[in-house]
Amino acid sequence: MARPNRKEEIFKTALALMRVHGYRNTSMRDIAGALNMEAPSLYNHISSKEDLLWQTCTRIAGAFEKGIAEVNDIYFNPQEKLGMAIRFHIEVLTHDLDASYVFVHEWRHLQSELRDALIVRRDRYEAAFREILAQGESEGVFVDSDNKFALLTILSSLNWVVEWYRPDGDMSPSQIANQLTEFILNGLNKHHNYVR
Amino acid sequence: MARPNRKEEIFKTALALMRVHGYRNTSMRDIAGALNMEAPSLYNHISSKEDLLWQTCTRIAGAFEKGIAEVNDIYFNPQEKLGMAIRFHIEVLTHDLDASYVFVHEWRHLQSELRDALIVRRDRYEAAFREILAQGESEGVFVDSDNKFALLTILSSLNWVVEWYRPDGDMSPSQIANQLTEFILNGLNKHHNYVR
DNA sequence: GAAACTAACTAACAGTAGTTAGTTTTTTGA
DNA sequence: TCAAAAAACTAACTACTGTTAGTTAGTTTC
Repeated sequence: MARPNRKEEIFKTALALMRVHGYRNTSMRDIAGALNMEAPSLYNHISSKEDLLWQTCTRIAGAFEKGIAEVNDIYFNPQEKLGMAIRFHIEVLTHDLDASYVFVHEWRHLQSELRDALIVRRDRYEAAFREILAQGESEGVFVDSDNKFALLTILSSLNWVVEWYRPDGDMSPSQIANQLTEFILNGLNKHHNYVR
Repeated sequence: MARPNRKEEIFKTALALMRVHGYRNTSMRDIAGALNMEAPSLYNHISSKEDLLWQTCTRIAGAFEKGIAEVNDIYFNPQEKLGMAIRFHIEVLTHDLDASYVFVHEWRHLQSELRDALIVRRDRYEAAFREILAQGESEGVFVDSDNKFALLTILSSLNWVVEWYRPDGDMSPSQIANQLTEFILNGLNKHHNYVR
């Protein structure tokens, strides 16, 4: 039997199952079965099913926070800032796809107390992102737009990456970040003259 | 007791609950309770819980299909086509937010047979959308991009609308469609000169 | 006014959920 | 090699799941 960190194995297996079948649809017996053990044995290593979800969510949330803080520390140009924020975001999402997928989709299944704590952190993250947009506008390099709207549109295209990204696919995380940055900054129009 | 179409009331109530708590997390007793009745009574009006989900999904899928067909029938200019496709998509999503939200998030809980049927329809819808992008490229009005990538990015920002749209908010579906179209076509850059 | 229909009810079933208690086996470390 | 610790096991519990069966009260139809 494999020695190295059984707890990590449990997390890995659980998240892989939850990504496919969802949190509620993945039972402790499913997780145990995938590890050739019985469900109660899991409790020698973890404290509860919800804790699997909670620890995953805080881990990913922490990675996002670390990323945006770094961006704001290092860069000054708004375009560069935005590009790097996108890059970090994509890196977090693609680094552990099972975990990020579960984070993006299943956080709502946490009990309200924990869920609320997560919402606070998400709002803070979004505010930092929005700050970059505001800076770009005030410096005249971004179009004047509804910040909140632009932010939601940007984050949606970033987060959707968990739906289709495959580690063995033909785009690397770095390429995805490049393309997304270009798309977000320049859009689809060739001559930038669309008027509605 | 209210006469008019109990079945509709059940769908409406069920979808409202499922939007908040998710499909698996909403029990028949929850739905019944919200209607001041007992769970078994629901079965005088509907055939199963899964049928609630299935009928909702096919209804929304049908609305999307109708929209894209209309666009391709009426318009010729790729920019106009894309704009109208976006407009229809947003209209479908916002018209019955509970239903679209459940559609976007919970279709995976259908049994595989039904789920597969839905995937086929989604792929067809995406192909029609991608066709518009391809036309725009070949006519030289859209930048040459990875079609599949551009499509995913566009659809993600459209679908994310169900996360934040509120009927009593300060943007109408039509305004959302306008802003999204502009954002997708022109991006964020003021002078369209970003190079990575 | 009897028959049929509608829509609610109670009781209950078979299955599954997460988890605990208590016990046994396996591994570790001196 | 032997005691301690870690990690597995079996049995079981309580709670809840979607659903069926059988029944009943109220309304509509002929």
